Amino acid sequence: MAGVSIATVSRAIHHPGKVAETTRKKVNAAIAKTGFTANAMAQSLRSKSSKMILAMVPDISNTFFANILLGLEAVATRRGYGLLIGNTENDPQTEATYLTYTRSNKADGIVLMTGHLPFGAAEVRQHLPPIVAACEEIAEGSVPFVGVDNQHGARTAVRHLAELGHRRVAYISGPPNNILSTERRAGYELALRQSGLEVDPALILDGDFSIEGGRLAVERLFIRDALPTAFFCANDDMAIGVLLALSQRGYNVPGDFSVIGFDDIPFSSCTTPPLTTIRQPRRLIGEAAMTKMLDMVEGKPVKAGAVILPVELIIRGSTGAPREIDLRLD
Amino acid sequence: MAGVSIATVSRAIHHPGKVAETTRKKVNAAIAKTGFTANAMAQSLRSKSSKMILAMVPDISNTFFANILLGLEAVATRRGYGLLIGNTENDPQTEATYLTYTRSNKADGIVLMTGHLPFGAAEVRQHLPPIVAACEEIAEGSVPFVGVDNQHGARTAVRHLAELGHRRVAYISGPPNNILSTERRAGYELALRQSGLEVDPALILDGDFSIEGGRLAVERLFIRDALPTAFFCANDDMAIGVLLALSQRGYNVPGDFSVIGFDDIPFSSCTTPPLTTIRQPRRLIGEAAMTKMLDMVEGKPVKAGAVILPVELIIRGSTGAPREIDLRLD
DNA sequence: GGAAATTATGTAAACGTTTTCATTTTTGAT
DNA sequence: ATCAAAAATGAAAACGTTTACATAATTTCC
Repeated sequence: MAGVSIATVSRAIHHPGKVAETTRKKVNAAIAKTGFTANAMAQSLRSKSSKMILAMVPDISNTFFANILLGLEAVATRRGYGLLIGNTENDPQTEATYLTYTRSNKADGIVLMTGHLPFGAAEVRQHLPPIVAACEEIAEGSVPFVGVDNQHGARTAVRHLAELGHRRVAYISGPPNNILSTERRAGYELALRQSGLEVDPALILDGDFSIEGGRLAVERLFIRDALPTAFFCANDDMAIGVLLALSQRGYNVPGDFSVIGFDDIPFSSCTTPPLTTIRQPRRLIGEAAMTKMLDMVEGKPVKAGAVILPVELIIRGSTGAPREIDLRLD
Repeated sequence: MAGVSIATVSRAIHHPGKVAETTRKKVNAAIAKTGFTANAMAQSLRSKSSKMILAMVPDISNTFFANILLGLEAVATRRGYGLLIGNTENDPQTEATYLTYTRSNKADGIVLMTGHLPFGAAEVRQHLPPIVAACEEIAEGSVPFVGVDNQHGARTAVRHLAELGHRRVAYISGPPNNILSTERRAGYELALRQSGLEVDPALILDGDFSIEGGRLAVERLFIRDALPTAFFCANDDMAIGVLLALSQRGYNVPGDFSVIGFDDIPFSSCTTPPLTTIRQPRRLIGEAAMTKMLDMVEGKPVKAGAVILPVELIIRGSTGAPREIDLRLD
């Protein structure tokens, strides 16, 4: 090292004001020459902060989450933090493992996209780390939330169908207990009632947010006799499945049936016909969630309560007026 | 603490054999009661290993990479490591920042999916961390590689078209300097020659691996007069773009044109018609890459050279025999 | 020019582990 | 019972920082 104490080096780096101009230069020169890089582990040990945020997500390969991650990563790096990803597949064991990341100081906070507190969080409730929920609000406790107004989005979607003249609209739900499923269903029912239509339980089917789930829902509907003229799907993947099933059965969209999704994933504009949907500002959600997270971690004043970002109805080719004649199918 | 020295606790945890049955039980009881969790930062500081692997990728939201990440994450957690993600957007500055993660001991190694060494790697060449390249081989240096035989995959794709009877096959490339572009092009040309067809430079167009890029390539082709009867696209996204452009112009696939992609991303089976493509075992690539990485990090003997996983031709609906009559379009 | 105030630097403790080495306890053979 | 060998434990150093405190150097002001 070049002529100065180890404490001074630390100060030269972190509190340049506290150190004389000349010595600071000497220090910087030495750093440049030796290629010195501070040992982050020692820093973390001393400062009790790892400058890492853990994102827990059920499935990284899901385009929807991937886009949120993009937003999370962007503001994390901008503010000098790193992003750790935890792919949980909703496995309690995995969740519990990742939860220990904060207890062991590997991460300073957790952004949850799983819709529930990680397994094992109950026991340690008192010393829970900073947590923010993105996309899926968390029922238990009062975890800060960043996302959209799902009920409002669903209402917009269904109102759009009603305005086109549809009177029988099916709702293809996600998993029954999922909060997104229920909120969007509430919006669906509200829009129906506001349009003077009645809610027919036979037109409400559980799915699982997957393409295959959408497909199956259509098959189940066709087995019964009461058909809708339009489908409101709780997410785009299922809407795509519906589109596929319909086209396979030889129907035309939007001629025979209208289909609307939720999320506006990138591929939505590439289906045949392109999918009408409710767009969520995914990247913004990620950015807002990470901003809130880091504010909490750094002890900045963070306003309590949820951050609700606006959704947008994207009208493409999969919705249109229903046929005049009521379809009767064998 | 319950009756025993701090050193013994450490041993009870990491070397249970070195500690007496009875004391081990006491220690475990105390751990359970206090909810003790070891401080990972102190462990890393002491052991000089953070048990973290950094994955550098140009774009997490790209389905292709997201699936690789899934594989990486799976074996990382299985072996007690965490996955850090670095979204670089090919920005040298960002790459350089992430490179310091290993120098500062935040990560033990780097899995590169960027196709090139991170910016700044040249200067520190001597003390480069363990690196493995996934998907895109790295030209400079001799970085262990895990991926597929792109040339072979391309050859398989184009041979499939040739066997269907196509004599004029266009190649929609990725960015010109990209290694995937050039390897797949080599396979394309080889298959052509092996089928007794000649390579027409007018049928080779640069794209950018995006849907829009595929679309534009079609437009550019239609401006000229020499049309192909089939399109081999360097990835599925561009193939989807081609499909879209073709359908927009009113053509039928595979009636008027055949289209084949590369990768087999999840949506490939959802296009109209479903896309014929070359499947890469993405998850396996991720798993193999992480396995190699951790073996390197842990000093296990790792066989040098590349791990090449097999690709598979997935025949769906977008390829068929060409029309007998040569199309002449205005 | 000297005391007081200010600024710059150095010293050393602390963060929580792991591990070497030394010491104590146990075991087993005589 | 005794002693040697083996097994279990403890003491303390080390990992590389940051920071409170003490000290040294500089400036300011009369």
